[in-house]
Amino acid sequence: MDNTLSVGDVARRSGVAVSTLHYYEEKGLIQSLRTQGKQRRYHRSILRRVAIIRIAKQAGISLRIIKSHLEKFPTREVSPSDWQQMSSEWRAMLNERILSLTQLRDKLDSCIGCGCLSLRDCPLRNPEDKLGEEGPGARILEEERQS
Amino acid sequence: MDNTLSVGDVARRSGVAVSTLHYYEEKGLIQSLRTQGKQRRYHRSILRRVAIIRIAKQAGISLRIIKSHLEKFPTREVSPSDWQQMSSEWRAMLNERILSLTQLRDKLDSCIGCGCLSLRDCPLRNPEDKLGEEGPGARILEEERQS
DNA sequence: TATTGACCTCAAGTAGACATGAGGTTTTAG
DNA sequence: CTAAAACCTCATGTCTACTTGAGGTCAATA
Repeated sequence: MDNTLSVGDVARRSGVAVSTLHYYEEKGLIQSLRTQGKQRRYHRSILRRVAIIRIAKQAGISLRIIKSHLEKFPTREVSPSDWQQMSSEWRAMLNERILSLTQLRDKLDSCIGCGCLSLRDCPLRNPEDKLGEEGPGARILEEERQS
Repeated sequence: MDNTLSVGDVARRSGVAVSTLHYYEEKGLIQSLRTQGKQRRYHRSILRRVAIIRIAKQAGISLRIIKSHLEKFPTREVSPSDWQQMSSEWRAMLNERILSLTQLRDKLDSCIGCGCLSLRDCPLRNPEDKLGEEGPGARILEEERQS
């Protein structure tokens, strides 16, 4: 009980499996100290770190991305400017995803009784068959490409 | 040019690879008609469907989930009540994710100059070492489990 | 001190989401 | 009509994010 946590402790308290913690360590998302017998010991701050990883993952962010952001999150020392930068990057990415989801949700909301997303060229709402003209307003989603 | 689209057309216009379209079809997310020669032909509405899939995926929603929602989205006939149900389910899930991301973002914002997420038990802001007491307010994230 | 439960490493397996390639068929443009 | 481009199926490969298992070590407690 020297104020550190074993893998088992962290697993129980964070809700992730021991194997997952090993994996995260291998991938560089978390770190551990070791006892003489090579067993992992963690600082309590690991719990927050794991919580962040879980939330971000659940939000669909890959471990690679999470790692790249967490790397600017050292366990001990951190400069305010480091923090500022990291924080704003996370924010930007999160905002982008939030926006994307919100748009999707609203897009879905905007269709009233058919299976299409546009009132414009929906076969149900367009019984005279005015399709095939590729008018504007129908491609908002299609052209939403990204790098 | 009989008003249908080939896989290549769909690939070009939707921005996903042909192999991906094959895969989506195999997994039941999209359907196709076939020519005598067994080649796929799609109705134009495929473009929206694929757009939805892409957006949802980008938002971190699995194909399994997307499929389960799209299944209530038949190409031709759809009842208003079907739509209502699907729409509200998507909404609920999207709202959940949006909330999750927003919380994560705000959590990150709430820390000022250290690597922890809580002002409460941050080693930098808590130099007198009042740790190890497991007081309330420090476990919001940790206890955020779910099925 | 002995033993049992927790840990360790390393290799291999799994599931989701595609990409690639082989070998062959269909379409379409000249 | 013919040749190239586009398709087809089916098998296999890849990457991510883990899980499982074998074989062995550590540590806490009775």
